[in-house]
Amino acid sequence: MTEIRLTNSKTHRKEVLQPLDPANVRMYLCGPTVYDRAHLGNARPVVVFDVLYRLLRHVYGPEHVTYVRNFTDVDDKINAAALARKEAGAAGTLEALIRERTEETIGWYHADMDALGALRPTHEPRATEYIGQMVAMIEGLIARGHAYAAEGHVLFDVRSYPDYGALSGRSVDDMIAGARVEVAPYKRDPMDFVLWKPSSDDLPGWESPWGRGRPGWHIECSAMSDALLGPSFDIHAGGIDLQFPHHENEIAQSMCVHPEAEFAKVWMHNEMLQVEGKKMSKSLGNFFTVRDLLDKGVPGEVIRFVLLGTHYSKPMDWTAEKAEEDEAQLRRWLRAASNAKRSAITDDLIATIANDLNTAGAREIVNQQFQALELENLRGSLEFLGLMREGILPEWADSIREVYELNAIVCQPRHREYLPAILKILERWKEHRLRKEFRLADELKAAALEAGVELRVTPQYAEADTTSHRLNPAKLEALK
RNA sequence: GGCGGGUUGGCGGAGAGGUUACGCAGCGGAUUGCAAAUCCGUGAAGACCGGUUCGAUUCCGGUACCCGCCUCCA
Repeated sequence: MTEIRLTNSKTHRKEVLQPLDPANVRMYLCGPTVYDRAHLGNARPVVVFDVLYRLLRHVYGPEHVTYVRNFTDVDDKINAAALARKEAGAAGTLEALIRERTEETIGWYHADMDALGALRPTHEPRATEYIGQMVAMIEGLIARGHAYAAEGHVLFDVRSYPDYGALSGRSVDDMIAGARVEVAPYKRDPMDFVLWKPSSDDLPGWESPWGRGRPGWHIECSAMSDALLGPSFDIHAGGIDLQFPHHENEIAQSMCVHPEAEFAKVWMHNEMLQVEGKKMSKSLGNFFTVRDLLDKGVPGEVIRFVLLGTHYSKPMDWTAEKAEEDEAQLRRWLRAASNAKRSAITDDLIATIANDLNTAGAREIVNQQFQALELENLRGSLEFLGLMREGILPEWADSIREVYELNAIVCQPRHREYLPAILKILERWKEHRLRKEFRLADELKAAALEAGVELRVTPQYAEADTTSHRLNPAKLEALK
């Protein structure tokens, strides 16, 4: 059996994965808070850990892996978004608007992540469907002396859990010295965090032993992983920014409710994504969603390919140049692979991925398969990596070739309607060349390239090719 | 201030204690009116300072710089 080695953030070491139960390998990924479209940074853990999911399914069998990724659909930002819509005159109760908003966002999320080739997890629980379990967990924490109620809130008592801070390498005292903690009169310790908080009448709330209220941020992941994976499971993953406080607090909650369990054996964290060398932020103006990229014409497979180009443990930089380069390379691979009748998965590909998800290294293996024209292996690799589905060439990578006497046009199938326009330009270019008006010919060629059409000659034909460039219909029209 | 990550050739980006990463770009050649594509060939690296070692870009320590987290942002 393939040995999978993963870097465990808990121990800072690469460890051999030894599942608690090989017949049911269990992983949990912190999912989105559903108040808005997923941005590109949200996509990195989804794609990276989708590769892990695929690897586990390959090694242990698809029916022996359980993958849980939650939707956090109770949150102040969701409330704020719904409230803003209500104030803007939207009809319906606030509760209905919230439901509408979260439903809509989950739909977007699925569409966007599907486009990136991410498999749907086994379970996608919504926090609002696990309020009962959260309340029960909080009651358990109070009963065991790890939490206390105060002024309608319930707080976790960090001093009651000696290992608090172990995952992120902090001590409670150090963090208080940093002094960037919310001080509230009802807290016993400034680091104590909220498990339950009261809701006013105009906010979503649930009845509880502490009055009408709603859960704190971290408890939902503890409750849902417990309900769906049990008190001990194999892998818990997420972005490095969640390591503290979110994951630290999850550990505290879960370990204190189930002292006999070990919660997650392996913790995995992906490093952050940057855009053109800078942190992605709305204020810098380099903030964009997955949908923005897709709408701009960057294929989902290409986004995925770029994300897999850097090891998950390193900061990764998204640049437009990288996306273009990778699109050209992936197109060549896909076209070659689409000629394969079958797919085969090679051991060296699996071994490379099994080595702490070395997806960048896997790209080299795929490139070797491409160079050696091992088409079945190439197709198998691309399918395994989620870059191709059943050997089918995606439309963006496809091309048709139309021949008109001595002219040939190569373009994507969806650009068929522009064939007459392209042919006109091609003929004009040929005319210039026959008359040896090379300056005019070169000018036209440059302008055509601007419009996304490349002109060239082959031994048989004068050719126009639009497949390596983004066709710009407006500029094309202007050239006619 | 505390904690964590990074630093490889023009750019992107891996593995391995000693043998070519690879891709893109570049350069030379074939080809072309010029190009493009393709094919053949080719130069180029390991932030800095120490240590371990027969030998380190790879292990250890330190320095510098960059980035992130400590503010319910993956």
